Amino acid sequence: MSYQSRKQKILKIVEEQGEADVKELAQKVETSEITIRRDLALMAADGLIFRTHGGAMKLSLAIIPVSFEHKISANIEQKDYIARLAAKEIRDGDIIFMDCGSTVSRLCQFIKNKRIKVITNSLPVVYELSNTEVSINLIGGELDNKRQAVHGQIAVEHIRRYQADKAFLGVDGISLENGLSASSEKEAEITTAMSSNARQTYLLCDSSKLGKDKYLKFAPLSIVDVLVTNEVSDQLKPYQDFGIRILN
Amino acid sequence: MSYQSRKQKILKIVEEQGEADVKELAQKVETSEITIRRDLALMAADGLIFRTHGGAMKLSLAIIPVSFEHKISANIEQKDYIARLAAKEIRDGDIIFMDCGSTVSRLCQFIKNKRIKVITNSLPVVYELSNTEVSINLIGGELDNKRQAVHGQIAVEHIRRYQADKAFLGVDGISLENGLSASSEKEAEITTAMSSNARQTYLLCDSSKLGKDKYLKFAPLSIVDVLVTNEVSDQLKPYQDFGIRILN
DNA sequence: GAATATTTGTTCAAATATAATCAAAATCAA
DNA sequence: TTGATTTTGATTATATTTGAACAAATATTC
Repeated sequence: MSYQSRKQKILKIVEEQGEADVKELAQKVETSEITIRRDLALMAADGLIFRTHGGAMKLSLAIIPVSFEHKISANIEQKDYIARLAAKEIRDGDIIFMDCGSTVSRLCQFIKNKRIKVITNSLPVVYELSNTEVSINLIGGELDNKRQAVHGQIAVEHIRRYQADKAFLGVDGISLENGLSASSEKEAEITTAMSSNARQTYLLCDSSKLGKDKYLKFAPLSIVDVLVTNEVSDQLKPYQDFGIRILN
Repeated sequence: MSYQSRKQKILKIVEEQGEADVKELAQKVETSEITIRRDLALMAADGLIFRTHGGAMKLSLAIIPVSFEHKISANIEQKDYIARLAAKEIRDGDIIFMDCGSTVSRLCQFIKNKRIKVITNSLPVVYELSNTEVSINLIGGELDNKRQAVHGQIAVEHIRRYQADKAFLGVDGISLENGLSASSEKEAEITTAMSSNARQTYLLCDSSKLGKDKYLKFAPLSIVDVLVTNEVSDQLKPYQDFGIRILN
């Protein structure tokens, strides 16, 4: 059987069912899986179907929802508590940086009516703040699909062109001994750049991250001006002694 | 037996069965396979059948129906037609610019499986291409809420840092006398910048925009390398004479 | 986040189809 | 009939398609 006729059969199945996996197509078209894969690759290159891992979908169904939620879903109340505290610090007219931390993105809901300019590398932040009172400056560069954020050299250069009043940043770990740490080099780079181009650096940090170290130590404690957290224990005292303002 | 009578038999078999392979035809027509091949080549050249590897298909079966799904609006269908043509021009490994034109954004659905880098200022494009095989470079700058796109000086500078293979652009009007025109200065600025930093400029332009002028004339016809359109009339001839490749 | 299971990309060899070349057969004109 | 022309078939070389095996990439599971 020729590619042409297999193509027609595959197309028909995929259009009727919406999606189909390779095994199923191989059975129905009566050929091997490898041949189906090759056909699907050709058809996808022609824009006839959307190739998925393990099969194919019709184009109209191939809208992949951004799965950012699951990361946020952990500790929502804590994050919202922190975000609310941080939002109170923002004044109309402020120019602020927001990075792609999950706590930082919870800030959006509380600032939609503020007359401020937000400079951000985070797509979820952009989506949530677009068509609000907030004016948005999007940081350009390579998009990291997993994090739904822009990273890289170009992004850092973009940040350096701006001077902001406040930076609202997230980290993966913070400790007295090792300062700020992250599990992604690219995120750390952005965080550092934002911090150094803002008059005041706010670190949004839930209790699970306090006293923790991640593999990449990227900045000393001294870059932090304000630590916003839900933690209330005297674990915070040393940070305060260090000169960091605590908001909780 | 003459070619004429074999032709009739072959045509009858292919029409009845939808498809047939060379071996089968050779048996039924009582001739050698090589003769069948020669006949099929002639018939295919005359557009009587569709030649496949190993045989032949009925033409109507070999053509992909324009739209399998419920009829979408005629306007969308036109744009999708243009977008599909444009998508076929894109090769794996290409670096392409996409602006915030409405036809341009219809391109997304057809290129999700391509291994390319897309540099764009359009949020809908980013949204539709994120989590696909396409690698995205987001142009930074001020976000225009109404257009869901990034504009301005910073954006233009961002574009200037990149050299792309192809630019896929939309306009609001194009005419022989006045070249390209737009209704937004900011969009025009982006379009111009993308065009001058791409080796080839593809203009995606439905028939309603051909021969029309909008208030802002911003670029001469000469920046266009390829005009992709659904228009088929000889209205296109002058553009072709001008040296523009027409894709329709 | 690490370990496991799937899926995919790649390479290779076998099967199949096509193209090219040339000789044989059929057709046609005198 | 003869010779020229066209068509057909056989043979060989080339190209394409296919499937198998394995390494790499990607989901999935806990």
